[in-house]
Amino acid sequence: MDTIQNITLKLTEHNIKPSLQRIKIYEYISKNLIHPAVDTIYEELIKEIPTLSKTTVYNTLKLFEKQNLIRSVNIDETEIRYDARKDTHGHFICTECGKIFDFNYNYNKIKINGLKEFEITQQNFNIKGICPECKNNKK
Amino acid sequence: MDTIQNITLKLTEHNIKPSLQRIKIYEYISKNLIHPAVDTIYEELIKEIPTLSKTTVYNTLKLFEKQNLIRSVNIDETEIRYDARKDTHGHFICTECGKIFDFNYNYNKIKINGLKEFEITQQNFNIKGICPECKNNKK
DNA sequence: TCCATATTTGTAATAATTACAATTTTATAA
DNA sequence: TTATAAAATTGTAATTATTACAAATATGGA
Repeated sequence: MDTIQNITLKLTEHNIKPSLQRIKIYEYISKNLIHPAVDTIYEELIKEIPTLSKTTVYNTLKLFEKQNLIRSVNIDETEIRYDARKDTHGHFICTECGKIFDFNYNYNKIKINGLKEFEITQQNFNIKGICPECKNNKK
Repeated sequence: MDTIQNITLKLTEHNIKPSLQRIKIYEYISKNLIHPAVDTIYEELIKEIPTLSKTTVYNTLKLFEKQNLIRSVNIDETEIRYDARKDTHGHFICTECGKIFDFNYNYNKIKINGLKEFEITQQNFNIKGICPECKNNKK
């Protein structure tokens, strides 16, 4: 469970000082696995922290990503989305409703040609298309 | 070869009327497989077409993508890149030098869980890391 | 040639992100 | 406890990619 205590510990483990803002931002991302954009996070948290600045959200997310606590998902052309899931998985975005779905894939089975000697630090597997629900609505 | 005649034909096949601007923009992307951004394309072509407008470049690339002639690559956080290659391949971006490298992968061999009933129209497999050259320079 | 339509152009607007300086908070040592 | 330095947060202004839109230009058919 992601209790406040656990979040504090997790931040500390990643060399991030656990301020209220940081705890709340991480809590939101880890409890809402909807790959939120900066603005979504900001709009939700301003309700709890009325003095919150959007710059803080930007700074904090950058810090989290640098410290390898979260990852950014650039599946949306207009804004960066964030994800607290750290295991290897891809993202499907529905071009009708805009919803993002996670999918699992087996990275080891992919035969990648042309990447010998390349050091991999991050991977994004993004697929676009139409989700089952929107497909049904179209009929 | 991508002669002007071939480009004209290719545009026509994709239901795109071959204007000078369109031909030149497609020629640039297909001859320079560097995944150029809008600005790069514009800066190069303004030399040949002094009246060229950046809006035209934007409009044209959007049209090309809609007509399935090229694909967009959202590997760069700040700007959209474009690619004339249509076969399945992924992109590796070096976080040191910013260069983008193509790699091949076998999509059919990937075991994807959670995408039954999803209609796939586009896929982007992006990997970030350090290229061999930059790795050597760091030592 | 004339006219309708498509394309291109230029400018202004929009929106995500960053820069930066001021303010506030936190941690520490006297 | 108090003074002080460092870190974090905030708010505003600047930057930049992209889009909206209307005017100008080019194209093709009657």
